[in-house]
Amino acid sequence: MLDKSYRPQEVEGKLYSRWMEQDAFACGRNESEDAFTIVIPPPNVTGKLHMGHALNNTLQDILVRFERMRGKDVLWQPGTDHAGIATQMVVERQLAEQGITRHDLGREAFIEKIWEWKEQSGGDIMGQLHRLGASCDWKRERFTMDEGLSKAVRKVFVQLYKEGLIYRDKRLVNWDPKFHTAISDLEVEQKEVNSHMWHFDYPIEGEEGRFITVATTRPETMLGDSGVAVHPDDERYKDLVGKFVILPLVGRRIPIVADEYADPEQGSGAVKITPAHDFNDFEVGKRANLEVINIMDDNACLNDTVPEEYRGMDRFDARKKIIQDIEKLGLLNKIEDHTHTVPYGDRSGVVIEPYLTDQWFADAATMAQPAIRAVENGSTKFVPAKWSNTYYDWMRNIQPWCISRQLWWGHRIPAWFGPDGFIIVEETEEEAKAAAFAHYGKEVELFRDEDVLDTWFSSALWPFSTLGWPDKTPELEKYYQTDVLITGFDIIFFWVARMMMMGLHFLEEEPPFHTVYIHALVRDEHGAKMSKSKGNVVDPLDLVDEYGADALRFFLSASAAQGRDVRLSEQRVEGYRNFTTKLWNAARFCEMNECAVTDGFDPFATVQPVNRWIVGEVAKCEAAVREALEGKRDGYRFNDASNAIYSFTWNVFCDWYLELAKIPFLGEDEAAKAETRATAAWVLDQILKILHPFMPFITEELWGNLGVERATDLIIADWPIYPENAVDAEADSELVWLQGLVTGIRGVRSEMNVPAGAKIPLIFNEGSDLLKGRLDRQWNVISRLARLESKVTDAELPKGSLQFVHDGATIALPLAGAMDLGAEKARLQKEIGKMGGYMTGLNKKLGNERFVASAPEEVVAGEREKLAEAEVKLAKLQEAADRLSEL
RNA sequence: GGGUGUAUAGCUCAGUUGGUUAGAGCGUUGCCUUGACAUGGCAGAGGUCACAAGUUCGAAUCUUGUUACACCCA
Repeated sequence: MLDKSYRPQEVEGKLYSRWMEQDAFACGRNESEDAFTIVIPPPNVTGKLHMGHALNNTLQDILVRFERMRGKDVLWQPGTDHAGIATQMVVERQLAEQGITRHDLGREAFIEKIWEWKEQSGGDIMGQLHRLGASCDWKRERFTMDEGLSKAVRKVFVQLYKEGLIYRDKRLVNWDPKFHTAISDLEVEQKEVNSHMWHFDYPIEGEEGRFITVATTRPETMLGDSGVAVHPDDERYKDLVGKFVILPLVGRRIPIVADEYADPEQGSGAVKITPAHDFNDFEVGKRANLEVINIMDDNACLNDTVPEEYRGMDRFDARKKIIQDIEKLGLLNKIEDHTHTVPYGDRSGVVIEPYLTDQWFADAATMAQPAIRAVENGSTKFVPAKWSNTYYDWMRNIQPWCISRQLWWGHRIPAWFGPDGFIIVEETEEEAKAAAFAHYGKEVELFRDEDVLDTWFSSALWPFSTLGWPDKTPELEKYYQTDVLITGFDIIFFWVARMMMMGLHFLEEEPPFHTVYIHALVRDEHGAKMSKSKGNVVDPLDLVDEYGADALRFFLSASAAQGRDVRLSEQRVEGYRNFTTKLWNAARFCEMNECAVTDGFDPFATVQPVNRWIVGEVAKCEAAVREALEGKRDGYRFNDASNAIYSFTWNVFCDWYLELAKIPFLGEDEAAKAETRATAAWVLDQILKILHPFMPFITEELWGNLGVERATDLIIADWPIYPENAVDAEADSELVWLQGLVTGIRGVRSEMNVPAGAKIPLIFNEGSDLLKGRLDRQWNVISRLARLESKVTDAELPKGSLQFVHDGATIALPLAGAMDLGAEKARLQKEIGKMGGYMTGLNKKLGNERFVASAPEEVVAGEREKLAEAEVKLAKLQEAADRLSEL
């Protein structure tokens, strides 16, 4: 016997271990040719599970469990990425507690420390996914720094280099002065800052007393100025173009050049040009052939190219001093308040410096072309489709991708330099040496590049490196192309775009997935983004502890409507916990009534209308869930799928079927009882199956505890397939009628304050023979559900009856003296009024010739039918009202 | 500044190609400890579908504009 309520805490861990023990999550478990593959968006190895992960992985698990039950060979590939900066930070912080830096340890020892850390506490998040029920193939777990994946990285780098798609260049990059590394554009956060615009007067050479005023938000960079630009059409400065200014504080003679970059409307219209410290200035400098003067070091302190008194100063201290010094010279023209955007490192939080360094770049513009085409021609589809625009916009304006990082943790770039700086790129040192020998004709000393690759470089290979590429493994053969990538919009650029480029380039132009499902952001209950600084972060595991993993999963799935963010509502999670209780109790009820799965029972060959009906309802529900999860139409619709099984279970099975089943259960018709028991047990099994992808734990627990020997655990049981003609129209119509009748009687009873317990008689008039037949057949049920004591058909109506019209029949409930005549009259009048309004609308529509002429026939016919029914109903209501008035 | 969304019941949201008397959950009101379940049951109230114009026989749904909010990019 099942306990009185379901206790997830006692069940979830146990079931998860059992699934693991039987290798239920493993790919290759069955021989199906039909594979279904999802690669997990590898979380950062330092990461902890947050709501976004919970949503992301719940959706993946739903699809994975669904397709697994459908008999596909399912691979859900798990793993983590090595998160260059984040991981290095974590371990450096630990070292700092002991008062040492990574430099004290040296590169090798430091990397060893990181590996130690990774073994101990890295990848906690993978364990946290167990709590959610994620059925990843854990034996295949991968890490971007694994040997196999590193081999893939080396191969890709070397090949792209040799194809000219990776090159070394000296360019301005986003420099993080805290971490001493280049970072990508995407890792830079632009923030609005209230600051100032400083106007400096630069003296014109050879024209005593004449100045040109330049405006800047970054005074400290003036030490690196190598020109002043004005707009070619700017009349104010036309005569100055070609002349020189003497740069104050420095004394350098720098040219005034014409360039359209100078905006006559902005500031003074003249702009100082610092090619080494501003992306726009760099371009201007190139056009005008200006000197590129780097005035900073790795820490963003001023270097030796500046006058002595500024050397070694921090950039912000230097700013203050320069403003003072300019003012002392009488060259500070004015200071204006000014709001502008300042780049910050998203990890370090410090102001990013445009900095001139040697870096490795990938030719993203070239690699983007096939990736753009793949989405244009539909080889890869975004769901919701609007995200393809975001993807296009970025891909069509893509910048060279800076792939080198000045870190220690990551894939070291397989490039060596010869004594004269000649670059050799090979997968191994041996090959590099051989190449060097071939180049130099003798053995020379080689220096390996110190830098590592951007973490996203290895993540970009994830869909095939995890399958064993570059080796031609059976897994690669079977599971690539993967099916759907489920991820958040925030990494479309970081990751999705890059996987597309790499997959298309290295896997014979086959994109890594046919569908990219972009899910929403999980916000707090007020709609604000969750963030540590706001303190509104909700830990999904707390919710799992309190309500069970199934409730949280179901909440996330039911909330995952395309294109809309998810607002976390603990109340709703609680509501889905209540749903698990409801299901549990329904199962208990079945158990108490000896409903057992019966050998040889054919659910589609039952006799009782109620059973024929519910079986059809099961089929409708399954179709709705399946279509929503197959994703063939309108992408994946998790909320529709969730709602379909939810309302079937609660509103159809529990609210109606089980209530209806109580009659045969309590009755003496043994055949009906047996059939209903078998049907109820069967329906419950179908619910467990259909619900399993969403609520794996409670369904598995029930599956195993209903007193039946099961061939397999539910997780690998077969998804149901029903016959085409599962819905019996006649039974369907009968039960819909029955429910309408019962609801109608309950309604008037309640409205007219008939005591809930009172049993009253029923008079059923003017009903067709079909309806009378149903009334007879279903009388036991109807009388119980509507609390009726007797029935007569086509009888004289006693004075003082409650009356309503249902499906062409007049239903009367005689209450004799017990009823409030006035209230009943008012109620009927209200009904009549409502009907009248409804019919006015219909009449107007049907009276409109153009409607009749241009609307599709079935629509017109439908409206006519509605009107005819309404007319009958109105007439009967009117009669009912008249009868009351006669009193 | 450019772009993309969103606006439907008190709250949170569904509403698939234009044809419903516009739905759900929560909340709320009344009744009910009826033999699975009070983490429950039954019944009800509650909406000018942001605003304006247009297309159409017909608009929550399509178009344009306005307003508000959100996000992305510069």
